[in-house]
Amino acid sequence: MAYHHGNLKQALLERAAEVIAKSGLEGLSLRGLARDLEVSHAAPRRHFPDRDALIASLAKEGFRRIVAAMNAEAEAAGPDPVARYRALGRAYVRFARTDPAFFHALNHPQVRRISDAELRDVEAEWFATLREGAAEAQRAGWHPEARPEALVAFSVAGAMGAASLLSGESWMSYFEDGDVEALADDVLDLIVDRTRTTMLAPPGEDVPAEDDRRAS
Amino acid sequence: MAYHHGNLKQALLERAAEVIAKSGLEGLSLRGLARDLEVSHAAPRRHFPDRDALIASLAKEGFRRIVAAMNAEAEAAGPDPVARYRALGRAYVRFARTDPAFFHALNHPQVRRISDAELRDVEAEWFATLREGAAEAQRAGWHPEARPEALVAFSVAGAMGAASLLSGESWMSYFEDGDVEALADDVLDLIVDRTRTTMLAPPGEDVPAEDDRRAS
DNA sequence: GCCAGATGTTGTCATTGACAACTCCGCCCC
DNA sequence: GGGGCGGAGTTGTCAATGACAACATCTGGC
Repeated sequence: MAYHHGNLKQALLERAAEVIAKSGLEGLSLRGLARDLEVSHAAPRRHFPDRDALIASLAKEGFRRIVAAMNAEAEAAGPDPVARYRALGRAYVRFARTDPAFFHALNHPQVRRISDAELRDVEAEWFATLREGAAEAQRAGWHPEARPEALVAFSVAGAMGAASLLSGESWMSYFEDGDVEALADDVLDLIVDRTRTTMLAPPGEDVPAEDDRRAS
Repeated sequence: MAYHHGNLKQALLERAAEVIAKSGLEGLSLRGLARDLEVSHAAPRRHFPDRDALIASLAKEGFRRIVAAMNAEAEAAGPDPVARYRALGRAYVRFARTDPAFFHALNHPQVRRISDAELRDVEAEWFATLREGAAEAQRAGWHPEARPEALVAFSVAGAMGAASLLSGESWMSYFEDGDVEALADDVLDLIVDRTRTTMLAPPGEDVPAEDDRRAS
């Protein structure tokens, strides 16, 4: 038990997440992790061939959690496609605000450059989730005039932009308003813009009850 | 002239921009630059105390160019505040698409972390430009119902998101559409959304001619 | 012409990622 | 139950890098 750590791989990933939260991706070094976990400097290599592999592993985990959170929030939002679509964005922004450093690490240029098939798969899954949400919202009457591709691009851009802007301190200092939560909600409202649906939802966030769907 | 390079500082900045365009910010090393310019490895230090200082210098230049481009495009857009506002976004996205690597470097976490007073000043100037544009557009009737702060956040998020998404290959591969230019325009249309102005502009992108300004 | 400061150079150090060779440990299989 | 095999960790090393110090060289102003 002195020689074998026992669960080094998991420990590395966990410690890496801590380091990123404190010092960002640039502060992450394999040797630093090894020191923190009191193993030799080359021990991490047994589990990750190089630094990028560790980062990719972390990023995959992150994207999976994001997609899961988005789907869960959409599920909780009920049947209205526009409400579900908005929930996707809300979950994304919430994730970014919960762990800003980790979120920024996921969108770090160095991560975007890693050529890891699995990583790109989960990324694609994230994109597809948003794309689906936008498509269904449109089918439900949201922005009927827009080109679907443009609507997807708008959605992704809005989500990424809002999440980047509203997470972390660097941009938030430009806003006097201390209530980031409310700001995030208002930004999402501007993105989703319920007035742009042909069939207007009832005022407020209310959505027809399940039983009424067939009747409409 | 063998000993003194003559214009090393400028040469470093120019070469650095090239390296970034080819290999990204992570590929930028002081020693690499020194090699490229055939000076000794410590020569750059005479002009930039450390790597961050060089990057900050480059970033300041970049932000200044962005702000200039945005202002120029707004000026060219004529008197209509909403058209001017849209022009700000268009210029920003165009800049990002013209030199993706450089643009991404400007928003690189490592740059956002540099504590350089001047750098933060130009950043603030960029933000203020967009804020002003949004405020004037709102005064002209765009999204009259929205909280100004929320509208600013929406604008910044939209601009950053659209620029990030539409520049570089990494995200564009998700779109079948080959015409990025058109996609960018459509996204900007969704952001600006002229139907959300109380006083609707004439159909199309037309704007009253300069001479008509006093008459209106 | 000379000297002071700006500009470059050489030398060095600590840190890091990557790799190789070696060691230790547990577990499977006979 | 013991041999060996493979996974897990270790030490050692190398090249690249940023940062720094001490030294060399040029250049412009007096």
